[in-house]
Amino acid sequence: MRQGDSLRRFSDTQGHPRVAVDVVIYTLDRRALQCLLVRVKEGPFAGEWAFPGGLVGAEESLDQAAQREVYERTGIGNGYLEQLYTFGKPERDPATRVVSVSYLALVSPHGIRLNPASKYAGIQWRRADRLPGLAYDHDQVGRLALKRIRSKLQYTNIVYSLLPAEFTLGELQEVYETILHRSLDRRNFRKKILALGLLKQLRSKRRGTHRPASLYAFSRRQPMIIEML
Amino acid sequence: MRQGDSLRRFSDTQGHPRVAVDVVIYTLDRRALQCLLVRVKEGPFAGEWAFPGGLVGAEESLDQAAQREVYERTGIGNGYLEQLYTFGKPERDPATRVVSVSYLALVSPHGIRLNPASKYAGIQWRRADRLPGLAYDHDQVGRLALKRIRSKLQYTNIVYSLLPAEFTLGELQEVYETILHRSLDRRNFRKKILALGLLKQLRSKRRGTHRPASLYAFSRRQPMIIEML
DNA sequence: CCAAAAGTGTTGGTCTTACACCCATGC
DNA sequence: GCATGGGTGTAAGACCAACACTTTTGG
Repeated sequence: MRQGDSLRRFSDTQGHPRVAVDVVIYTLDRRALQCLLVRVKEGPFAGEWAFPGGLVGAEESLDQAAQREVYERTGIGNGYLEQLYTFGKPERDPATRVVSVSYLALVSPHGIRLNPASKYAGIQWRRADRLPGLAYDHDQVGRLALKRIRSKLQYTNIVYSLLPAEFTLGELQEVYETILHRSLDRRNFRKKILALGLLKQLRSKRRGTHRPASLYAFSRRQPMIIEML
Repeated sequence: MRQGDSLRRFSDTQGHPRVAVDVVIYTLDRRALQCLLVRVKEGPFAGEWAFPGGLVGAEESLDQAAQREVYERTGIGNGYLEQLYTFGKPERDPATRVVSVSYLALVSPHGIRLNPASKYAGIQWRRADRLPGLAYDHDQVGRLALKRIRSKLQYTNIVYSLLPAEFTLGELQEVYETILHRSLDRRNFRKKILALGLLKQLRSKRRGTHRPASLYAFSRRQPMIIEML
């Protein structure tokens, strides 16, 4: 890195990097895992798409900053949230040095109210497995987030945060197949998932155009580590 | 948090937190997993023990800062290094706001030259499973690091970074038993580890007071993901 | 010849995977 | 009555855990 860059880039922060969070917010829609992108309004990446994020407030923890970002963009305040990784190469943002703590968030598809505010030039859901090239180092962030959710789906119960309170086993299986991108044997899936004892069977049934399916709910809607698949 | 605190605490950074790395450096000694502690010299935690760390330089990546810290303290420049987690609660350091990116490092016991420099009031190895209370939020960092290395030992080959170039299967098994804190069946261990094909058997033998043992070496000394146990 | 670590296979149990038919409902 | 998803059991193979005796060396 040339000395001139260094002087320009840090003059506004006295040599201290700024600290930001960036959040990969996933939800389910149209039988696919979707993630939220915003269009950058200013700076060298203006016009490009990126994950939403922003500077961490002076009195805010990192988790709070991430949660606030999820809330401001989607209106969801109780989703699953997990720190992913911290990116800090000096040149990752050409404008000023920014160390970015990335987060993975899962929000239930119901009750989302998208809001770009004035901060961004646009906002949209995009299929997580077909993202366009993104600003900053967000391509890397997106790959990491996808790897993490796929892996974590298999040994935790976090899928609860993508589902409504009541669901059928078929719906649950569909969520797994959607995210993992492979099909699962129905009988084995039911055996396994019921053996875990994380679900309680409800009285009621879902009536559709076919045979009614028994409804289930998670007995505990908190993150737990357990072999799901 | 009171407003007075806030003004005092951020006056020196204009509202921007400082960014530091803290490194949990592990090695093996006296048949136990040891980690490196330094004695804090200044500030509210002066006199207490903590993991070594420091501010990230203006032109340094986070990884570079962590690696530099490992090198400055131990003289080892080629160990295993992995980012752990980023801690950023506003109150974690009462003096100024510091966001700390924690790292896990593994260094081979051979060739270590401890160096507290003038930065610290002391430096020592302590058993990783018997740490005293530490400064800042480093108790939490230590617990996380221990969990991570134990878990990662089982599905990666990173143990190579704690071993010399040549070793016997007995020595390798001892490393696993030491870190995981449980004993392993010798026959099963050998079967499994050899089946992975990560080791090459050397011509030479280690001669001791007993039957000579065949020496082995890792065929690739780079981090790989693979089920070890 | 004794102590100490090295080396070596088999078996039973458990877990995982693959697989096919009938059921209940809405239209 | 037919189309659609719901519901169920079994058998074969893979994997894992438990287990004991012989070998080689140094002292």
